[in-house]
Amino acid sequence: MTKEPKELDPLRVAILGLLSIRPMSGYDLTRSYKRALDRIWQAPAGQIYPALRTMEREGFLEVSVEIQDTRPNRKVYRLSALGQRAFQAWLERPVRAPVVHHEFLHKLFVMDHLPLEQRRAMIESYVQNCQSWVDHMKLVDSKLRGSLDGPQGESVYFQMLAIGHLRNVIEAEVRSAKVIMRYADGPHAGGRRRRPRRNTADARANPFGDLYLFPEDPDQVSGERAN
Amino acid sequence: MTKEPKELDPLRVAILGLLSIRPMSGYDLTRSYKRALDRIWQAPAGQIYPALRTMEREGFLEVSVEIQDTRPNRKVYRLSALGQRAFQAWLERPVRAPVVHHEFLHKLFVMDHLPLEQRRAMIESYVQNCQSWVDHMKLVDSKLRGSLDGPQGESVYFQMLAIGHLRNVIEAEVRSAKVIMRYADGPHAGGRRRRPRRNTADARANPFGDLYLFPEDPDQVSGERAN
DNA sequence: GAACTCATGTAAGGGGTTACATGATTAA
DNA sequence: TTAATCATGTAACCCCTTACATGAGTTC
Repeated sequence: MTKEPKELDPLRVAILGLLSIRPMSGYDLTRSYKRALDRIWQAPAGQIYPALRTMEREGFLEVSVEIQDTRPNRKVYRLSALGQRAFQAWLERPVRAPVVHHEFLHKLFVMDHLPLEQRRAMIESYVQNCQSWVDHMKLVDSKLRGSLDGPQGESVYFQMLAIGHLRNVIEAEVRSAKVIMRYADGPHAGGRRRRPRRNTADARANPFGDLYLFPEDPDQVSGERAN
Repeated sequence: MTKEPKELDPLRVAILGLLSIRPMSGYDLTRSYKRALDRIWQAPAGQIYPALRTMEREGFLEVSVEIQDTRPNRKVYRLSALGQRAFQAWLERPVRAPVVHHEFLHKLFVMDHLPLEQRRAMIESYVQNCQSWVDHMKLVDSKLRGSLDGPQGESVYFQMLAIGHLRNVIEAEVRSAKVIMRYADGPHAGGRRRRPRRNTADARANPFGDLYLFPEDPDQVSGERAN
């Protein structure tokens, strides 16, 4: 019997996903990545070309060579039946939790080692960073929007959903970082803190009055049901 | 002259950061990771022990052996002066943009290959997943809160800020995913779509009426200033 | 002439993941 | 007696990043 295809790594799945939209060459793929997925997924050419050949050897892809005389020939890849099935199987598997390599979080975690002014600068620059990211996504969004009525409209629609989700999340980063800014001066309850004043008893019990942007349940922070 | 210390990789920085709170053994470090940073940063023992020895060889750390008779001896590591400086230098460098390996986003991107019912199930399970993550963070939060008045209160305060930020972001994931759910049936403007009805002209121009949760600027989606 | 695009690749090195190995003690 | 905790490690493998190589055409 044929060997069970081992679980696909992220790069392979990404390639299957992009080829499921339309057949493409390795070069097309690198450009796809750059355009839409830049900043969340970078797959340099040095990784894509070997992956394509391997996946063809394994039967996930089929190739045909497009001969061009004025330019180098193109090797155009498309999904095989096996590739289709593998992709579908991946789609139907439960979603894995996002893995975040989040330097900002890490710096927040140990921010007591920075003087106050540098804390502020750090947070501020992060906010700017995220905001420029959001701007970039707005651009991608408006470009995609133009193709909504085109032949691949269905696919574009869901690409826009994904971009929209990412944008929502990054915008939440910005809002949260701005709230964090108000707490950056540390736990010493100095005189001219910028914390919103509530009743004093409440402030003692919960020093992070409005850190959580959208509390669903007023008991969430003080309650310790488990354990 | 001594060789310029090459840029620290994330694992090393994480180790420096945790040791800056207090001296610890490799075993302590793995437990620290599990407790607070589980799900955002997993550093298995097989990576930590070699890293510790390397970093000691390179002069970032100092070791002392704690001899125990009833249990195996502990090698307790602490920051050297060089380690202190390297850590400080990292803190002062500008924050890198977060790198997200986000399977949900990826599946959204190509979700047109799934039948509607499975799209719904996928999104729903992701929401649940994130919500249980938030619950976990509430637990961590309440545990940390107990140490706020302890000897490491200053450090704990900023750890809580970091956890709080992460929680805000994950909660945004949940809210955004719920909005996405309403668009999961695709671009075909069927009769019983659950989109909120606005005036029809607007709906044609912007099919994602309330996708963006917190618009700051009403022109953001239709305007295409650049290019 | 210099720089950029199209188009495909190779090679080196580093980091992360997983599994395995050891060995004593303590709790179910 | 079985499993779990404490405590440290090794080794294999895979993936990813970066840099380099080629070479024709096209644009400034």
